[in-house]
Parts: sequence; C-alpha cells; structure tokens
Amino acid sequence: MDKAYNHKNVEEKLYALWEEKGYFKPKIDPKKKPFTIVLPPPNASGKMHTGNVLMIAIEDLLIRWHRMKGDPTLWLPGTDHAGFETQVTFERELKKQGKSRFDFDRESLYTAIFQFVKDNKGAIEAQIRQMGASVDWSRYTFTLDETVVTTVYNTFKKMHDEGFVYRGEHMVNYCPKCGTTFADLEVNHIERKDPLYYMKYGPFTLATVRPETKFGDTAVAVHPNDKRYREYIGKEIEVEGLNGSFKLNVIADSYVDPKFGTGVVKVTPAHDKKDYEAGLRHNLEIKSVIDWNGKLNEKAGKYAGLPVKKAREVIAKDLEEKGLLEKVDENYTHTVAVCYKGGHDIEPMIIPNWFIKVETLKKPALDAVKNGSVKIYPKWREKTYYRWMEEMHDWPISRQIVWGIRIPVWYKIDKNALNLWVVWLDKNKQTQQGNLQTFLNEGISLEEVKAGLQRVMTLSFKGHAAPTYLVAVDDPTVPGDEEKQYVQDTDTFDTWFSSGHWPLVTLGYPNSEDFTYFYPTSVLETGWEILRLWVSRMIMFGLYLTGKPPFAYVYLHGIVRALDGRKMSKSLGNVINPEEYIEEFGVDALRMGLISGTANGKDFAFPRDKVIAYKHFGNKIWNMARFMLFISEQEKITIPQFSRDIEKKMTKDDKDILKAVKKLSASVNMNLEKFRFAQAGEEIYHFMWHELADKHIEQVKTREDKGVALSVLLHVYMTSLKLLHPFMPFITEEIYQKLPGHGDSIMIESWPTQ
RNA sequence: GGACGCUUAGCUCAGUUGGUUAGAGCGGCUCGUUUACACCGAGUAGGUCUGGGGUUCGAAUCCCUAAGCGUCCACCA
Repeated sequence: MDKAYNHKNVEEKLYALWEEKGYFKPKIDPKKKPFTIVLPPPNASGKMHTGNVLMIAIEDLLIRWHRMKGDPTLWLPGTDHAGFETQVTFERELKKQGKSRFDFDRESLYTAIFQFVKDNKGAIEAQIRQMGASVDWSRYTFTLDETVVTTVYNTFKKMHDEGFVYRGEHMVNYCPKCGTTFADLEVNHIERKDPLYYMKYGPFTLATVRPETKFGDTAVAVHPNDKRYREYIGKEIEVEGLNGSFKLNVIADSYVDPKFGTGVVKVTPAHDKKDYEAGLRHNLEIKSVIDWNGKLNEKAGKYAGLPVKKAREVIAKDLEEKGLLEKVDENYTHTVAVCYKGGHDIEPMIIPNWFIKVETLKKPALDAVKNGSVKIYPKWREKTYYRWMEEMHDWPISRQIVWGIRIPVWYKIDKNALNLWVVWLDKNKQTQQGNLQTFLNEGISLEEVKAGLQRVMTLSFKGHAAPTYLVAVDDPTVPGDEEKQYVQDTDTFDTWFSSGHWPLVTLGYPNSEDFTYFYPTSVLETGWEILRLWVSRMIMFGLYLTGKPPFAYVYLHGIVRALDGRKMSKSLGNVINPEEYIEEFGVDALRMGLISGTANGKDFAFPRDKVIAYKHFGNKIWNMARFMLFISEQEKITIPQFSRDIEKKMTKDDKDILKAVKKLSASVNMNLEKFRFAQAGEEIYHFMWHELADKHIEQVKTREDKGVALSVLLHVYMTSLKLLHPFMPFITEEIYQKLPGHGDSIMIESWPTQ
C-alpha cells in the first residue's frame, strides 16, 4: 500500500468492477420487502452541480446501506429532457450560428434539439458514474422514451375523459421573449423602480405604470365607498385619448384601493390579472392590445408595432405634449412579475392553454401526508406542503415550446378551421400566418401547411366558435377521407406533468413485473425547492392512477449555497464546480463533506473545511490499514481470523473496543433509519479516528500477544469500515480488497450483523 | 401582508422525547518527528447558548415577549 491514499488510482477502477459484476441490480426475492429509490432525473444535456452531488450522496448512502443489509435494492436512474431549459440552451447555440428557432418548422426543430441532447447527454451519465452512484443502468429511463410518452398520453386522455382537463381562456403568465406561458410557480417577483404616471382621464386623474395598455381599457373603476367619485358610478364618461376620444363606463369595485394614487383605476381586462377578474365580475369587454411578440397590435392605432417598453416611453411623451400628463412619480417602487428563467417581464395575457382541474385531485394528495401514508423529513416542511396544497389552483399544463411531449390533441379541419390560426414555413422557407381555412381556400394543401408547421393557435375571443378536437394517443387522420383530417396541437406538456409520472414510468407502469414488485417505492429524496413543483404532482398522479402514493418517505435536503453563504449564481461568480473538488479531494471526501453539512434540511454554505477534513480522514483510515499490515509483517505473523478462540484470549482493552464498535453499529443503524445522516457519519468518524486509532492502536503497539491484538483490531476495523462504506464507498472498498481475510467477497454486500 | 426557519467557541455549524463538566470541523497557542499516518500525535485556550420574562427539582432544548437575520408565498393600478 502506498504511504498516502490516492483517490485517482481507485475510483474509476472500482466503479467499473461493481458495475461489471452486476452488483447494482436488485436480487429479487418475493418473500422480502424491496427498498427502492427513483433518482430525480437530472437534465439530460446538463452538467452535474453541487446539488446533484448531495442528492446522489444521500441516495447512494441509503441504497448501499439497504443493499448491504440484504434487502432487494433498486435505484432507478434516468434523465430529464428539461423542456424549457434545454430549448433555451439550444436556441443560444443557434444564435451563435446566426439562426433562430423561427428558421425551422416544428418537426425539424424538434429533431435538431433531440440530436443536440443526444450529443450532450454523455456528460451527465459519466458524472453519475463518477459519483459512485450504484444505480441499475439496465433500467435507465429518459423522459422522452416511448413508454413515458405513452403513459403521459394515457393519463391525459383519462383525465380528459373524466373531465379533469379543459381548454382554458384564463389569464396566463406569458413571456413574450421566451414565447411561452409559465405557471404561477415559474414566475418570480422582483422589486423595481418604475415611473408612475398620473394621467388625465376624462374627469379624473389616475395613476398607472402602464399607460401603453390604455387602448385596452374597457372601464374605469373606483371604490364603492369613495365619496369623491360616488356621482360617477354607473355613468359613462368621455375620455380624450391619443387616438381620439372614446367612452367608458365607471364601475364600482372594492378591489380598488382608495388610498393608492388618486383612487381611480383604469381597467384593462386583457392585460392585468386583477382587472381581468374585475372584468369577469362586471362583464366587461376584453380588449387585447398586445400581441404574442410583446408588441402593440392594430388596436393601438399609430402605436401599433411598438414593443411594450418603447411604446410606454413614446406614449408618455405624447401624453405630455397633449397636456394629458399631470405628473410623473419617478421614485415609485413596486414588484414586477418576471419569468424565472430569463428574468424578462411577464405579460399577463389571455392565451388558450390546457388546464388540469385540481380541486378533486389535490385532496387525496393532501390527506396522504396528513394521515402519514407519506412521511416528510424534516417534518417542519410538511407545513409548507399543506399550505401549498390547500391553496393550489388549476394547473396550466401546456407550454408553447417545441422541446417536450407534444399535447395529444387533434383539431379537426372542418368549418371551425377558420378559428385555427397557423404559423408555417412555405416551400420557399417564408413564414406564413393566418387562418388555416383561408390557406386551404387558396388551394394550399393541408400537407403543405403541416410540413412547414411551426405553431397552431386557437382563437380565443368572443364570437369565435371553439374548434372541434379530439384527444388521441395516435394520429386519427385517415388519408383521403375528407371527414377525418386533423392537425395536432403544437404545444407541449409542462415538464412537471411528465416528470410527475416518474416513479410510475421508471418501473414500467401499469403492468410490468418491476411495477408489481417495487411500487410503491420507499424513499423520494430531493431538494425542498421542488416539493411543490414535483413531489406534490407525483403524489397526485400516483394516487390518481394507482390509488397508492408513489413513496412512503420524502426526504428533503437543503440547498447548497456558495462559500459565502449566498445563493450560487453566475452573475455573482460564486458557483462551485464539483469537478474541482473531486479532482483535489476525491469523490468520497466530497460526498461525506456535503452530507455532514445538511444535518437538519436547512440550506447551508458549501462546507469546504469538512470536505478537506474527510479527505484527511480517508488518509487516516488508509494508514490504519497499513499499520496492521506493517505489524503483521514485522512480527512475521498472519493475522488470525477473529473467532471464539480469539475471544477467549481477549484483554480488557479488546473487550472494550469490541463493545464500543457494537454500540457504534447500533447507533449508526438507528440514525440512518431516522434520516440523521450527518450524525451517523460523524459518529463513525469519531470512533475510527479518536477511539480506534488514537487510543486502541496505541495500546496494541505495547501488546505482547500481537496475534490476538491484531485479530481483534482487524475485526473491529472491518466492522467500522463496513459501516462507513455507504458514506465513502471507494476508499472503503479499496482497503477491503487490500486487507487479508475477505476471500472473494466484496464490501458492497456485507453489512455488519451485530 | 402571511408562513416557515435561524441567532450556540474567532469562523462555519451539530446538539434526538428537557437530564452529569454544551460538541465537531477549521483556525489559535504550547510541546512532540517514537514501531501506520505531518493529510500526524499529546496537550491547551476560547461559550453568562441574541436580550427579557415564565414553566420545572432541572432549560441551548418547552411557553410568552423583544430585536436582528434568512427563505418562501401572496399582493401592490
């Protein structure tokens, strides 16, 4: 053995050995209860970050522990297509080549992104291996695998048939830059200073940050008890505007805060959430003035075509010139909704989207945690779960992006095709857009439109009949049959809709052997930040489809922050790349260091000192093994197998250390059962270093009966080494192989029985 | 505005149903290179557990209260 442990000679070699010999595959025994974890799928085209490392460290710890105990143990690996994130990354690549997604028809774009993901997915898989994750690669799943798509389609169809799916014309969070809708959860609110314009509005003055939406105003509102304006309520007023004067009704609604501004609000139902709701209450017209690209449309008259922000400046200037601007408060601070990905301003808009009614689905998911059939650790996170489930509202599941599972909705080409708006590339790669029926009337074939199709939209405003559609897993089009021509919706599912099926699809739901044997799984381990986005949805789908929650325990780890305790972010330049730590200190030390940082599920700063400490610890136990080999060589003895015979000859020191290691073993088991990983790890660390090495080994040096002493020492050392293996798999296995007495056995399968 | 969490050694943090002298890692100081390991050993200093009040035989731990910090949710024309 080398004088110092060098992780670089060990890690890759051992992983290959374990994998090759099939140790990661479960030993199915119908009489035994299996232990199962599904790996939260990392982004297939991404790279490992510190959060992934912690996740793998904890899950591998649980998995190895159960496997060593002899449970049929399965850890299911997989990767996620990460719809939105991947498309954004890909588009960035396109931009470097001077292209954009608009240069492609939908299908070609999808194919190109798929290729991009294939080209890049090797990295994350290699890193999962590098981390020592003992996953069963033969059961690998990618979230766009045929089986996943089919399952997702079947669920959607079932939900649709049972009335849980509807085409909603709600106000959604739309990001014009990203070109897609976001769920409320994917929207961030940031504080920002924006000018607050006090503009003259008929007989009133009102305050607004968004003068550019005034063309979409369909009422003016005041508070019902506001004495200042009581005489106007219910009356029509005339307003002088930039595009001539117009008339509006004054409504009374208690959503108006009389203390804000002047107590008068312009109501723009098409572009503001609260106004939209007020519009519904008062049956107001919804007048949309912003298009999908974030520009003012023809209703804005001469301002049509201007992007929202530019329009705001121009309009403010024009208002001033016309004497319609009373004053501007430049120091007004408010919160603005921005998309979580790019930080762009969210434009609340009315865009038809597919929604899931959650009212009846959420109740069982809430109860499952309340009645303990799913237990959440740390327990205080349950409160967050309850609150979220209680206030959960309908879930928009369609995204206006290409990369993902395409919604299996087929619009019929019939008289309502007039209400299908299509954007497509013609033979000359020129973008065409308009009513599908109009194109067909011009003699363009449906096939031609479909071949260049980029997007299908259903028109959503009053006076338009909804298109006829059907939900089908396969294309219902029958060639040549006029009556059976369809075009598929171009939206894709929200990633969380498909990943909500993860425990089901990885196990081959609904009727594979694996599913029967392993479902429900044992523990779901992930970061707390996706409790609501992901965990709650898995519970919901699991209960909906199988009647059983998909896992018995949820363990939520904290988020790894940067060294300075702040969130890691590219702009702060404090992102920690785990590769560097693996290179310098080894995977074992990194894993153990991270685990010791997350004791109570709170967020924590990257514990650099602990990673170093555990690297030193690795070297310490390495040298303890060297010590035994050294002594046996010096004394020219082979270390006797620990046996009854040896036990009879033990000294008090021997008996004490034996007793101590038994106590340690009991404590480690107990702590692991209670998800107290850091505690378990620290106890092993303390025992091996400060009891076994510092005290007991010093005592062994003075012993006459070296045979007995070494036999006991080796036995105790091996026991603690096994306890340590789930935490630090590589070094423990390497030492195990180097010490005498193991025969053909391998560490991965031998938990100490006490 | 609502919820959750935190405040313990110089720094970063553990501390389980209340129970001896409150622990770890890093850092500091003093010794030490003897038969594994300097990625080491033997010692040592350092804490009125954020302040105040209460319950208790006993409180870092439970309750009330004040302050500070952090995170999440909702909302702001």
